[in-house]
Amino acid sequence: MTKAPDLLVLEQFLPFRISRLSESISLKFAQYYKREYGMTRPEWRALAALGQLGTLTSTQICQHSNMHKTKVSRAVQALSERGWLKRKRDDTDRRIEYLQLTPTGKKRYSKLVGLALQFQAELQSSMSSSELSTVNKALSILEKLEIDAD
Amino acid sequence: MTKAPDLLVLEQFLPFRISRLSESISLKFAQYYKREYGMTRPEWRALAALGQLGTLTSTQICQHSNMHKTKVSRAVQALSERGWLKRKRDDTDRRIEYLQLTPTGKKRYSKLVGLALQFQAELQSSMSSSELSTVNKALSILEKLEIDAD
DNA sequence: AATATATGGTTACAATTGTAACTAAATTGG
DNA sequence: CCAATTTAGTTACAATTGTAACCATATATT
Repeated sequence: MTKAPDLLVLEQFLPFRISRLSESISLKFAQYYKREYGMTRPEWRALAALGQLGTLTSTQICQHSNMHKTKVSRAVQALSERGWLKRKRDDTDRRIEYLQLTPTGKKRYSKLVGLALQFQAELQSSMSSSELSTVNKALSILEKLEIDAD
Repeated sequence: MTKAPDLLVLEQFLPFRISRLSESISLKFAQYYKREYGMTRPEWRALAALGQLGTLTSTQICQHSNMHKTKVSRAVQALSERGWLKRKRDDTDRRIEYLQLTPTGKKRYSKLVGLALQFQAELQSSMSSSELSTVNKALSILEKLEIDAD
């Protein structure tokens, strides 16, 4: 009569550990752009993707950031209303819309990049360089798992 | 005239990487308990904390799981309505309520622990043992950072 | 002891989110 | 060429969430 293990030590359970970490880190960083610009997280993520990658469609932002398409749709709308991005229809396939930051959007982006790098520097200042390298290695390993929501 | 870096590579930005990972892992695992019991994430987390640690107050669940107190309050209420936990007031300090799983709650917990361990095993099966050790080391490093929402 | 402050927990309300249904355009298959 | 299916993106609606206000009780200050 074998007894199944009936206890889960949360402190050792990967999904728990990651989501607890993610929530505290994201919440902390959100204070930066929220205080500065009253932006939401999806808005910041869309801005960051466009700032880094140039021209993207909403679908591409979804894939890149792992965000639900309605979230992206709303974020893009908000950024567009602020005048931070402009939309441009594809001439051949008129379902597709290319998104691109405006000069104003680029300015905001640069400002926020400053905050982001500052935040990251603060995080890293509490780690030795070998710790940092372990962290980066681990993230790469986990990213390779390619977890899909089916 | 120094030029500030005005680009952020998201793929190298810690908060982005962690939250993208966390969201896909949590979403994937959520399918397990959602399909099985129609539970929400806060409910699963509260159940898991009580199953592992025995008797806890709502505040302790908040601290342990890094969840907002209204989330916990609602999750506890839902679990209580299902008859999975019972509440007991402290005799000395009547603000405090001790929460504990009922026999039914414990049964559900055991079932879910099985699913959790299976899920974790699936995740780990794609990693070598040295990769796994790197991941665990990294999580410990990040957990030591003690990020608080101020 | 009386008032002020703090703590555990709940709740009302507004904002954010996800699901599903939708529009519009493009592609496929007969 | 036309109906059926797929894809990009939006939107209505319901569920989930966070903020702030709130009870009730306990502790601290005078």
